[in-house]
Amino acid sequence: MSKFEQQRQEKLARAKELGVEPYGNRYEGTEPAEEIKGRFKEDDPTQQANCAGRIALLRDIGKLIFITLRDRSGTIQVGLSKKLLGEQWESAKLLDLGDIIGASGPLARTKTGEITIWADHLTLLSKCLLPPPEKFHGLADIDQRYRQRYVDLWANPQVLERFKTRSAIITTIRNFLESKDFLEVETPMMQTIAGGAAARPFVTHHNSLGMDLFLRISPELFLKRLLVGGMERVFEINRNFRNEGLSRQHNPEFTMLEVYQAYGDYDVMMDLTEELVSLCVQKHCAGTRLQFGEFTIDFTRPWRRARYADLLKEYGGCDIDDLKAVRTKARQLNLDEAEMDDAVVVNEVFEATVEDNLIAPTFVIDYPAALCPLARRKKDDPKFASRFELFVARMELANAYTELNDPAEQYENFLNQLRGQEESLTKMDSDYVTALKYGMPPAGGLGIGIDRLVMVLTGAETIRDVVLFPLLRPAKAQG
RNA sequence: GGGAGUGUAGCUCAGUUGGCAGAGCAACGGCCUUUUAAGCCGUAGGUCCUGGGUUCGAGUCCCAGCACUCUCACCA
Repeated sequence: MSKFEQQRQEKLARAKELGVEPYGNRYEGTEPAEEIKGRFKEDDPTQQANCAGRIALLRDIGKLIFITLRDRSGTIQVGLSKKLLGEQWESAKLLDLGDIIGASGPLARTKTGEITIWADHLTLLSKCLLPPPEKFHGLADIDQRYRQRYVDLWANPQVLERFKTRSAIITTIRNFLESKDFLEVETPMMQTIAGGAAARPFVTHHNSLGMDLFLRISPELFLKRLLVGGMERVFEINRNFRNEGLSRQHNPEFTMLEVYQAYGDYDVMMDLTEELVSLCVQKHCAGTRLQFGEFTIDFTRPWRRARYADLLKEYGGCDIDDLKAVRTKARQLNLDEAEMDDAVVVNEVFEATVEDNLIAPTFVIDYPAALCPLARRKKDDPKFASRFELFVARMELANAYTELNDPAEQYENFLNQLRGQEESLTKMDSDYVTALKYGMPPAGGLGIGIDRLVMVLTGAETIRDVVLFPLLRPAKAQG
């Protein structure tokens, strides 16, 4: 036990001797700190208030103690005096930074104008036994911030603020979709075939069934089964898991919104996406121009819609049909193009030349069909699929298409996909093909990466700042 | 996995050319009834990430390892 902890244990023992119960029970009748300040009336000397929270700052000036109490809403000052507290004064002198207390009493301004609860009753609700972070700089060590998010959240108020916004954004999304008659559902996260995306899955094992299972990389194929079943408008907001490297934009588990609308197509989903994200910007951001790192992103509608092939020409300088030119460009970019399929080379060049230029919200539309095994080809130009991705600040924020509902074509696409697979992690999802044979209504489908959306809307440049407990290596064994 | 950077008191950070280990905050003791990162006086607090090496002498230089950050790769 550290010296610091010992000192606080001793204080706790002294408080117990004074009859203080250091770990309190239910504490009722409180109001959020900011609401108390909001309802304060200047000319009413009879006001009372009761607030619970953590001691963020403490100024002991002898026979008076001023405390900055922090709760979920913000802060309020609590004033302690020997005169008002009486018998409790002695135990009040034992309070430390970080303790959780409840304080009630008259509400009044101090000489310097701070609205203050002058406590005539004080309750210790939980003793803080470990040293709190530095009160001005907060907790800065990045590793410790993520490992001990419970400290980060109260030591750095803007962290709590950001996660409150994340929660509010998700509520906005739910309300928006429910208002449009979409039904929220939950589909399996443990799957026998990890389909719906091109990514390596995590493998786990079911003991009594004696079989391996995959954590899902996407809910897509299950949600579309629901379209077959007659759930014409569904959505799911939940975790996907992909076994890949970590980066500023990638956490192995991440939250995805997927939406399916029967009788729609990708144009419908494009409008839906623009409407939904704009609503989030309007409700949760200061304006339509947001700062994100070095970029200022303008969300003013309508957003740019540009064809994949046109962007390739604009930024990559080559014609999508001129494969020689594309491969030449690939070599210029130091891409190892010799072993790649045509479609893959095209996409590598696209990623290397185009994506860094997509700062303002941009719908990239009509992807090469070979890259889209679950999307419907365009009738007038079958080399391309009715698919779009939304890019903001160089990040892929959304992915959507007109769903392929032809079982024969879907079966062919699955076969082609399997052909390229060396690791046989992906299997033919023949049940999904069976489902399509029963008939799936034509539909538009959409996926939005919630973490990335929250990043953009709250100005967080790393996904770890919008995930409460991002994946880390386990800490070394230690208290 | 490759490259670059960081690691010093509970926290935030200095530390010169290789020459006694430092500050602010927090803590402990004292003074203070209107403070706002309260103030003033005093005290205590260190495996300088770990292990080797060079040197009379290493927080500082060299080698190896560990952790974290950034970046590239894997990955839509």
